[in-house]
Amino acid sequence: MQKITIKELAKLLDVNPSTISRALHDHPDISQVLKERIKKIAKDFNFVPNHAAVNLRNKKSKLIGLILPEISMLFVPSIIEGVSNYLNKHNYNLLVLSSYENYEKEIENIDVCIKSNVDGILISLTNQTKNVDHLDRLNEFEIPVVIFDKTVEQVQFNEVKINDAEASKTCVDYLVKCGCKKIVGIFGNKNLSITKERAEGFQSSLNTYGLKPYEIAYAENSEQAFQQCKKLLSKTNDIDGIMMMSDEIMIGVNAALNQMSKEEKLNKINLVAISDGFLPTFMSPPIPYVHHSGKDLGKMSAELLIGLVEATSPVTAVKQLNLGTFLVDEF
Amino acid sequence: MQKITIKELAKLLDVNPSTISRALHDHPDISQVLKERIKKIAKDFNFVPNHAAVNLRNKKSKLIGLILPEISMLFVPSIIEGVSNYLNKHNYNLLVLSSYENYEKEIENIDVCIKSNVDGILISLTNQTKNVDHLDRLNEFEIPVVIFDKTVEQVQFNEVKINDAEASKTCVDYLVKCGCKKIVGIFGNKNLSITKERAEGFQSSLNTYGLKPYEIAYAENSEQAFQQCKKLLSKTNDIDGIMMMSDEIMIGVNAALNQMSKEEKLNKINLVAISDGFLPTFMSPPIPYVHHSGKDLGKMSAELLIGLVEATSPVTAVKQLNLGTFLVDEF
DNA sequence: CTGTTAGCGCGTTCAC
DNA sequence: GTGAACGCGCTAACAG
Repeated sequence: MQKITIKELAKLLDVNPSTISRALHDHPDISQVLKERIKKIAKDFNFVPNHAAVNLRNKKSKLIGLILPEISMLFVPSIIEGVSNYLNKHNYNLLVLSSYENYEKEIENIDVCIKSNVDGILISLTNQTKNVDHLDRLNEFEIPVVIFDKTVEQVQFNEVKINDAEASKTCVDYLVKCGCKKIVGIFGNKNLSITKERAEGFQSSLNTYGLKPYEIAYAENSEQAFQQCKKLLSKTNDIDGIMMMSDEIMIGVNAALNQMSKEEKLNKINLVAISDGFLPTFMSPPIPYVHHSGKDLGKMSAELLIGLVEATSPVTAVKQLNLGTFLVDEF
Repeated sequence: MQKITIKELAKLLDVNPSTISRALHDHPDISQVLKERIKKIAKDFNFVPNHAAVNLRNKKSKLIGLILPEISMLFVPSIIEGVSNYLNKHNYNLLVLSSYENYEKEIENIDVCIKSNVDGILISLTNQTKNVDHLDRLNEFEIPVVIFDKTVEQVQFNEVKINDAEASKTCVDYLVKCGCKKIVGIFGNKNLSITKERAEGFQSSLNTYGLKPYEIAYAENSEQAFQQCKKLLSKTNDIDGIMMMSDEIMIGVNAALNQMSKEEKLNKINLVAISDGFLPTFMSPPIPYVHHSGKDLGKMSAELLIGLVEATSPVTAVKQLNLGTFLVDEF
């Protein structure tokens, strides 16, 4: 079955192609009767507009680039879901690109986006990325950008993140409420602003309780978190609370604790993580977590971006959105 | 900076647009010198062909639909990575759709693909999908399809899967080698052919050792696997081996075992899972697994599909590809 | 209210 | 070896 075109429909009804086009777009000029006749036949013949033609005409690609630092199983899927969900609904397609935590690759990906004529870009930075100068080129092409989740400390771009300081505070509040005094925080890559902000939030929240971090460690992945945790615990055995800034870290820490508790008697340690919520419930025992939704984050970012893409006049004001979080500690 | 077009380049060099087009495509008619001059200036001016125009001309969309049963963190990300990687390299874009384990939604997604003029479809079926009649429509539109991973027992479509029977056999071999006699298998949704084939492989492999499954259980998600496992263990305490057919199941089983071992003394139980390999290494202790690569699976599927899409003459022969697996039990 | 015309950017056929 | 012209499918401007 070949796809029918406007031209063919026009011939069928013996009207002009543009009449068909207008009717299908509910143009006020077309009479109600004709409109319905046209719509009916279009439906009967299963008419579907040719995107390529529409895009050529409108000078739009209806394509959004999604540049991720890596495609890991942690957090990323829910972001993709949130983004693709929103975009599909608004008739946009998604070009998913991974930078493999490599700055050069990130630049290359931006290039791919430009070459692909994307209408806009959603980007989460690699942990090697120190600034966003490479995003400046996009201005020349008038391609709107939204940086989400992983960003660096700059203010000239539209951003969507979770409220990092607040999330850390919630973690600390929880641990303190559990009676913890010697609290360790384990965070991710130091380059990332989410790391800095969560670590700072951790520190300052402890201060409000008159406490200091017992130790702060950084780990780039689960394996490093595993090692860091083991090192910390073998150095001292009076740690009574650990905050973990991500699923990735949590997995490593959990494995380390389980392994060590089999080898020697450990004091009870209260845990809390910042997480999307699936894995913590299946740890043993389940780990309390400050919940943030990757899906919502993705949706929010997509929404902001599409707003920019479809703005009739160029938007200059920069928006920085923060997503709320909440504690989950009942299982 | 506006994007430059062929027409503008032509004006610049005072030649005809078609000359530019031909030179850029290495048409033999164009003289070597002109070709190089044209290529140079095209590069200098950062010429990028307009996809919409090319696609309109070629009647292609360069879009591939990827329909997933759900977007979970388990397995799906690596599939997306494998697929998108291959497609990007071959100048195709990806339309990611989730069916949310809902048959109606799956049909709807196929419709979206048709409306989006995709050149081909990669689909993994929902656990509600009982047959593939709804894929027949795609023939009318001459849209090639590859079913991967989750499929039903039919043979008229191109398929890419892991070698399920072999993977189960490897699991059983391992458990038997560990000395297990009373082996339980926990599998996924019964509708899926991967469930059937893995369960059958489990059973027949045990038979070759003169053993029978001690029990076979089915679970649709981690939570159910958790419950099933607890039920089994509370019924009897002489289970000595468990095979789990996926990460999803493994997570639930692992949580159940950990919880129960804290409440009462359990006999040693050997575990083995079929998995992509990230999570098992962070269980405590690490769980041996039969490794299959979602990335490879995705790549292989994409490769097969693109072969069909770009075939000059319609391909009628149906291919069924199987991906190999191997045991990982050293950590 | 409807038809005519033109052009988005590209690639191909035909002519020279 | 190169140019001219046309058409892919759609829509917006202009006419009537």
